[in-house]
Parts: sequence; C-alpha cells; structure tokens
Amino acid sequence: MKHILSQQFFNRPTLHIAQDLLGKFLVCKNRNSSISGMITEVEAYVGSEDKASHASKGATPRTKVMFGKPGYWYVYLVYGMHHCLNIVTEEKDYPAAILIRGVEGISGPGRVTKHFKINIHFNNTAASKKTGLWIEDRGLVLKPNHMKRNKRIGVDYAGKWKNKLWRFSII
DNA sequence: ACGATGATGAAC
DNA sequence: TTCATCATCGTA
Repeated sequence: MKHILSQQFFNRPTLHIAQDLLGKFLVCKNRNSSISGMITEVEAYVGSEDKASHASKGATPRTKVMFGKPGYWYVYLVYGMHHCLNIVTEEKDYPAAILIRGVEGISGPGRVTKHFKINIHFNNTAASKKTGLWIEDRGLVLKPNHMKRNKRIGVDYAGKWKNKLWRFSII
C-alpha cells in the first residue's frame, strides 16, 4: 500500500492537491542515502492572477517551469540563501505550484531543502524514482479535523491575494 | 528587529 | 549595466 504519486495526481485543481499532499511522504534517494519525511505543511500558488505567485509576472527563464507539465519540480533560490521546493500542478500552460513548507520534524521551506539536500539541479525535473526525488502515498489517512488552512506567509506585497487561505498544515 | 547573500526581472 | 526586490533563517 505504497505508491509514487503520478503525473496525473498533479493534473488536478491545485487546492485539492495541496490538501491531499498532507500526510504524503517526500522521498529523496541517491546511491549513498535515502531520506524521507511526512509532509506537514504546504502552500498553494494558483494561476497568473495570483499576485503572490512568481507566475504573475508571466513566463520567464525562472518561472517557465510553472507553465509546464504537472508533476515537475520548481526549485529556486530565495534571499540569496535558501532553496524552496515546489511541485508544479494543473495542465500545461496553466501556471500553478505547491510549495513544500514543512515535513515532520522540520518546519520552514528553507530547512526542508537543506535537510533533503535539494538544490537548483532538481529544477524542472520530474517527480519520479528516476530523478531521485518524489512524493509517495504510504496509506496514511488524515481526518479533516486534523488539518487547518491559513494565510500564506511572506507575501504581504500581494494585495488581496495575501489573504487567501492557501496554506494547509497538519494540526 | 535585523543582517546575510545572490539570483532575478525591470528599468535605464 | 544598475537597482530594488525577494514564497527565509539565525541571531539578538
């Protein structure tokens, strides 16, 4: 009862996927090591209109991956120091992604990438066993009352979009 | 409360 | 080519 989330899993409405990702497991594997952890907090960025999303500026060299196929990683360097890991969602040409903000025992997107040793080289690669970084379902079922939704963090510049309750976490 | 630290995108 | 900005974190 353990399977890797497919590209089709990510070709759905982003807010649904975001909630579904809670309780799933992020796995990073190479020839020397294997690390995994339960996803506990995510944040959604949906569409070109979302001023909090990098995609609101259109497709640029950095953001074009958000306009690509679902199930691909979007990794970027923020504040010159920390990497952020996102999974691209929804059909090609519709820009959306979900930021992995926390896994069990690790809180904060910069800490997640540091712990999993995820850097820019994963950008625009598929979430799959082949690339060594994927998300899997281990049969864990969360009850709705064990989840909560809140405003996103670090997007105070985004006008009305800063108030969207698009951050989901396990209580 | 604030500095670190460098890529990014827009303006010039 | 310059410049402001930034989906953060550790230290104070």
